[in-house]
Amino acid sequence: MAYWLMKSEPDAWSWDQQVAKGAKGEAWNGVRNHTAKLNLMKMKKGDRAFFYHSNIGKEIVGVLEIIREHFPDPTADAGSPWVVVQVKALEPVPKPVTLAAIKAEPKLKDIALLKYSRLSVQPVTPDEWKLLCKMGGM
DNA sequence: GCCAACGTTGGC
DNA sequence: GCCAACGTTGGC
Repeated sequence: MAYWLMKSEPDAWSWDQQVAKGAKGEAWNGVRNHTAKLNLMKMKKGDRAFFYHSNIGKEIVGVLEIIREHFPDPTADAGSPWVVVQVKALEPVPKPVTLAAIKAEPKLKDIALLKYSRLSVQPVTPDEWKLLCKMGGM
């Protein structure tokens, strides 16, 4: 199983909205960056991803499961290369992990979130995942 | 193919 | 609201 982190501004799409979608989940649409798209295409059914609130909050608030692998983004023009995956909310993070906490943790100095701060879909290593879960009270 | 201009993201 | 990082566009 692989691990990921997906960013959304809560004004545009929040964790609460994701939770409201229940087990059917929702397509993660709007990715318009090729590096992020490649990550979406690497995702397998059953993979897990952190839901990160960018801009407002700046913290990891929940865990998603990938329930359908990539397919064309219905919000993009026909024939465009953009894809989505279907994700469902798995569980909230009891103690949201803030960007400040991530920056303060030496073991996380190489995390993609800090290195490629503008990338909206990024990989998380198993070690990083384990540590972030611990920091989140899971 | 280079690079300046410009738009967007996201932290502060 | 500002600004750094970075991707994209378009002129040459």
